[in-house]
Amino acid sequence: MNDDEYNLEYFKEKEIIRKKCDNCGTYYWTRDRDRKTCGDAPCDIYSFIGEPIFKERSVEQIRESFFSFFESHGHKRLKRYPVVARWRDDLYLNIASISNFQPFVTAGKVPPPANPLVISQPCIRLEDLESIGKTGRHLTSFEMMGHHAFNKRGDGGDATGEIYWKNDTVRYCDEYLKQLGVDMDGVTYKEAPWVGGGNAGPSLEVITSGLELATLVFMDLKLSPLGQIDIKGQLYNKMDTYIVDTGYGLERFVWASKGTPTVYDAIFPDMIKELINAAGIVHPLETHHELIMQNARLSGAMSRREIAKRFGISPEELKNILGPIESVYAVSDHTKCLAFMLADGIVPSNAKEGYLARLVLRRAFRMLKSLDIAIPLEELVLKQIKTLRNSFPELEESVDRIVEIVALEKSRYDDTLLKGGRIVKQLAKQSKLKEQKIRPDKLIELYDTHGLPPEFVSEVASTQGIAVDIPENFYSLVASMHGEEQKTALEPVLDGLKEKTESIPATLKLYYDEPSAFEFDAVVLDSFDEFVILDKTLFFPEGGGQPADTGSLKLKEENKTLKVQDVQEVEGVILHKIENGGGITKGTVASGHVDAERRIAHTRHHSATHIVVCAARKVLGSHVWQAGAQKGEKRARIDITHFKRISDAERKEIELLANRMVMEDKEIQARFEDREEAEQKYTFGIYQGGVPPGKAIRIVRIGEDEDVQACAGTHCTKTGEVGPIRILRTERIQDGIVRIEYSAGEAAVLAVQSQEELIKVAAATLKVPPEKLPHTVERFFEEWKQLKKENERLGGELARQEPGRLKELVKSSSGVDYICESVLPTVSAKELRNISAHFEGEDYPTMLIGRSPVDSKVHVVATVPANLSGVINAAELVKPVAEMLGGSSGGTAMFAQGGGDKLELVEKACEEGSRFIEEKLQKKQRHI
RNA sequence: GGGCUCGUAGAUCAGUGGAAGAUCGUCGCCUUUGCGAGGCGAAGGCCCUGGGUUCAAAUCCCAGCGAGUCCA
Repeated sequence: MNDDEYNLEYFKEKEIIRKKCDNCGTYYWTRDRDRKTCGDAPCDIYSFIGEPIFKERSVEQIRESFFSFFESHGHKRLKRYPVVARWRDDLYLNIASISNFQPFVTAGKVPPPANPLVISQPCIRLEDLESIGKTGRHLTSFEMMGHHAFNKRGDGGDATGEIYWKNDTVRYCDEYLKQLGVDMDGVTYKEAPWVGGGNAGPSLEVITSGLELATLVFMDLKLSPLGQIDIKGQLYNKMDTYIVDTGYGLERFVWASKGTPTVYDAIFPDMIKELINAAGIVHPLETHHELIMQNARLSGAMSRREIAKRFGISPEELKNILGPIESVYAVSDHTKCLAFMLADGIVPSNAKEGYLARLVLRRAFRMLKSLDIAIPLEELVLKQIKTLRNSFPELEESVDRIVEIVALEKSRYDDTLLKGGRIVKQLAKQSKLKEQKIRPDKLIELYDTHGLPPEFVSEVASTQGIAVDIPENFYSLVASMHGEEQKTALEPVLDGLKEKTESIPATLKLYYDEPSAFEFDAVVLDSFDEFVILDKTLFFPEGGGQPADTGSLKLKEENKTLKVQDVQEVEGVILHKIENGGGITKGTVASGHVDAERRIAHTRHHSATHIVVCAARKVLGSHVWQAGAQKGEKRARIDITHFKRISDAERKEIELLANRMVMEDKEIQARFEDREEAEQKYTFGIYQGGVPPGKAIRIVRIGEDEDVQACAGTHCTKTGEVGPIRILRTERIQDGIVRIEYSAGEAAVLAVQSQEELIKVAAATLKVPPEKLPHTVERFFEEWKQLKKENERLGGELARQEPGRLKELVKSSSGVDYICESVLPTVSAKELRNISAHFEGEDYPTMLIGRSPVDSKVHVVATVPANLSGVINAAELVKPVAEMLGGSSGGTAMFAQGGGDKLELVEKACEEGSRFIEEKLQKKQRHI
């Protein structure tokens, strides 16, 4: 990146000069001519610990001072966005204030809600989860205060659309810091090119006393394969927009104003006090004051090992002193993070953002346990909400749900550990037998498939007297194991069509204005591959889970009818896919005919989807969020976030509420509204089905705004048109997400009828009226079990009698008795074995052959007593017999079985068996 | 979205292609003044469901249902 990017007028004006850090070699700007280092850790230590940079202020005071400073400089104050980035498909959590405006605002496709603006955005970052509590500065949830200006280049690439850019941004920063009372001679501006989320630009890190307080990013580049500017091996190009993206760390300002050893001490003093009391420990600040203060100053600059060395103690000792308080810090942090996550509607799960919530929950459970604190986690989360409620009153709305979710997660985690404990004990026993340790690969397996952290395995194993070596790099080993999985991102076919459709004007969408029309006339604008593009159309393209319309296009002049198979939309242009190719002359007049039945079914199911989601939210709670949907002609389904399975009672309630909404015949209004206004008026809840691009978005409202969603699908005009709604089934497709399948309209009637049919057929078979079905089926099942047992008992009886008959048929050869017979009349393999079992005590060999009663198979079982081992091998005896019968066999020298399917050869097989036995016996006699 | 693991007696689990088991719990008898405990014995299984392979499947393969877990 060009050095010139940082050569600001403002720096010149204030005599701020550029220097190179003696330690790390990066360039920075400073007022202090004698300065040697850039000011950032590890080049400088945290000198503000114990010596605050400015007058003590609370979180609320800093936030308000920031807001009012920028308001007085023409910025509009914005409310926070949710911490779940529902409007993004590339992020689960909101990681920065600029995330709120990506991708559409930053790309210039949607105007910003205000310009310039100021916001304090709660963010969540879990990348450094392991460091939380240890480094003293990492937080999972923090507020990023930012002022943003969205600048647009004029047509000539000039600055006509500029709000402000680098100079004013740095000036604001300087003035704000000065106003707080920061010594400006100690402030450095470090040059640090910024890259992230497909964008890049020069950036300045604002640092004082070793602490980075803010980052001023000048975002003016976007990732592009043919770009001119190379940053870290990636190519970038200038954007049409250039954006001031600043991030001021609210918690860091508070920390700097208090000079406490850690940021946690600065922002969670009450929580820390409560946890320390509950754990029955003392804050090491009281017992090891100097060590704690020094450690805090140095922790940004050196490793723990080095710090321990400096104090002349072992790393273990340092760990013992710091360990408990670090857990206290982490719990303080995690509870706040959870308060935001859960209040903003994340449902813990084993996938997606829900998994991230579970990760934090389980870490918190673990640490509470290690501290021996009995306070339920949900109470601590509620405590956080109480301290946050002045700034974020909305957090209080969902406390009931939060309590339920956290308690439920706790019991699930306990179950996992209980089960895990048993697995580890079992494993430890086995390892003990083999005199082995539990190997690292086994540890990884336990973590990966059973969620057992290595510390837990070690703890349990040690109770069994088994040592466990935990590799230092355990989690990176786990990560590297998963690293091998490769994602093959499939390029959507439609992307290739973008170039071809670019020059074509957007198709006029008739289906919104004329929802009940199915015939139209249009002109062919273009046709290539298998596609036809018209100037206007009634054909609805696939989108939002609603399948494309089908139908036909009639070309009047050529007297030809084309079948429309599929309809897709590419950036406003609608492509009709035609059976057997396109190649239609431009300008041809065509009359379209949409398959009305199919469309009406889709429309009903689409409106039904909104109704069902609305009903589900009423029954299950406000956290219910649509996680996917698919509509069809016969049925539709939605996946929603919920932390439990839907019970039968809940399913019935949802069905009832949905049908009530139908019967009340509410109006369904659909119209395009301004995006910003819609977001403000209806909240982000409108993005259940995804986030559409563009300034104007289509809003679908049911009744008195009972349900409001951004939706591009076709809808009925009144809920009554949807017809009956029938929930067919509910299914838990993964933890935290349940699927509801339902039919609407005629399809619902048909579904009910076919369900009725099932019952009728079943009832008819049993010759009982349908209402007796449950009772009768249960009776039949019981009887069937009894009969099965009876049958087995009788089989045993036979097995007791048949041997008596067989013993009459004993033959003798070379002075040894043997039996080789077929069993009467038919017998199952199991019964044959039972009969055979009666000869186990005898001192002569047997071979029994039986016809199976069910299939046309023959079974053979042979036994050989111990006194003849070495003479006759049962397995060898059965083998030729089974082969003769067209099958094969197996078994041990004393007991073998086999079979085949040549029923007619049973007698011959008996002879073959006898011959084999006699031969062996004769051979034995010769040896004697 | 992807990976891995698991579904066997009321509970917890063994059983990797040839005869469904263990432990706890339940019930009965014995021992004991009684309780606890012990001894002897018994009941209790659609081996998750449906296909397939095989002479033979709890076991192997495929699909489904249910549960757990890790990662993006």
